[in-house]
Amino acid sequence: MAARSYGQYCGVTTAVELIGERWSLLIVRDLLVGPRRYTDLKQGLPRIPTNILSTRLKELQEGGVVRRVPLLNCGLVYELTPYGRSFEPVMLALGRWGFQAMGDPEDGDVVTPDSLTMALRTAFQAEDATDADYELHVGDVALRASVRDGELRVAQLAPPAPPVGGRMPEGEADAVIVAGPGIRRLIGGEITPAEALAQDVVAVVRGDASWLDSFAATFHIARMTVGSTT
Amino acid sequence: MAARSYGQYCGVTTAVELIGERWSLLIVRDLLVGPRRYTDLKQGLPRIPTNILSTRLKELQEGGVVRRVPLLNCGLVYELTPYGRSFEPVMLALGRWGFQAMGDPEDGDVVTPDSLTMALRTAFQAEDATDADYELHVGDVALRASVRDGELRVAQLAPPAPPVGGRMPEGEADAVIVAGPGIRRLIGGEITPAEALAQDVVAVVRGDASWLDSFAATFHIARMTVGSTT
DNA sequence: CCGGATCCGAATCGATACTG
DNA sequence: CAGTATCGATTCGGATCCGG
Repeated sequence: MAARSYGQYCGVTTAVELIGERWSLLIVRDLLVGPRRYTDLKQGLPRIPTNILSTRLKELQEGGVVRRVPLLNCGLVYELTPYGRSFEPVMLALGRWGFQAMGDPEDGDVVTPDSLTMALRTAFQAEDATDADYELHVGDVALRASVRDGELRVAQLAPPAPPVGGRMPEGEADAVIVAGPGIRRLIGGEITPAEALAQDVVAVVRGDASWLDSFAATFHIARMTVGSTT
Repeated sequence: MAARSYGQYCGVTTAVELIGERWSLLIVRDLLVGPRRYTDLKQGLPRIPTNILSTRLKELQEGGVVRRVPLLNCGLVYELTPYGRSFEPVMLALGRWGFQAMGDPEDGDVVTPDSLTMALRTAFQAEDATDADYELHVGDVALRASVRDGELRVAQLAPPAPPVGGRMPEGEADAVIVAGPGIRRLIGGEITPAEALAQDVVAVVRGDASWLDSFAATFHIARMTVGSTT
């Protein structure tokens, strides 16, 4: 038996042996956004040691979760297998659960493009969604979230050097929302859009401020009390 | 910042910091079945070192996932907080995902009462369920699974020393099913109930063999190809 | 027996440096 | 760009011990 096996014949145990090592789940989270090269992953996971990153990628490949795809011209990317992609609902449920326990950011905590993208997917409520285009800025991460017919698409925008090529998703967004980490309290329903504006948690720097209402209806995670430890 | 923090402000990261340490998720899995004493957990997780068990229990308490409840007469139990209990859908989704990747058991792998109980919950399909009482034996684990009105209840039976008190859930089960680890292939839809019987993967030692059809309809995990690593 | 605490060798992780 | 090599700091695993 493998040394690190839990010694049980069980689906949960098998899952944990596949994606339960330190950093593995965050690699899968970023790959759920799209294929990534080694360097992209390293950038999106600023504190991961490079030897751990390569070890995890090898393990995930052996487990059939990730595969390595050479690019035509140069370089290569890692992408999820179909089985790896089928982890998405689990990841979203996990993100929703963890969201409830999020406090304020610690010193040094960062928000990455991929983590914010997944956070939006996590909070997306298809039933309550109305068609709209939002441009969302959190820290130096800029995203374009487009809602059409109950479907969400998120594109990552490069903050420096305004794109001169055709990278910008067709035209202007309905609203440009600039937020700090306190946006968590809006998504979590702890404060209303009006309160969020009043407390400078978010600002609508372009478009009508009422877009924040539809934003809050579209992206929402039900509040739940974290049980006391008494 | 905490040394073992991932340094990201994100729901997934928060979740992993709460339940991502080695063994933590398996402790939560067992506690989802019901409150357990320290010794119960140690028995249900045969390979966990005792210092790790107590460390994890402390961490889970600090995270608001678990709480420690003194018993009236003697001893104490650990139980999930409401927040910890809200992890159940994530656990079931994770178990379903891991189930797809389960192979044959390794040497030394065991099936515990709690893991089998959660596996039944994982595989339970309320829409396809018909009322029935099954007694299921896998290895030396014996369970009584009762389906009523699309709801599942699972009770654990003590294999030695037939219960003389009133512990036995009222009367006989409709069917007593004895299975080996190959029951995974029945639940996973790789083989039909008829094939499972023919291959001695399972046996119906009491009640009509046709109960196995309703069992297979009630407990099912859709098959999915684990992507190749090429 | 219950509920741990302590000790120690082995394995893993984290940080940095280095390479094809 | 895509890793490997190295090495000290941590953590894990196994065993033992201890107070109630």
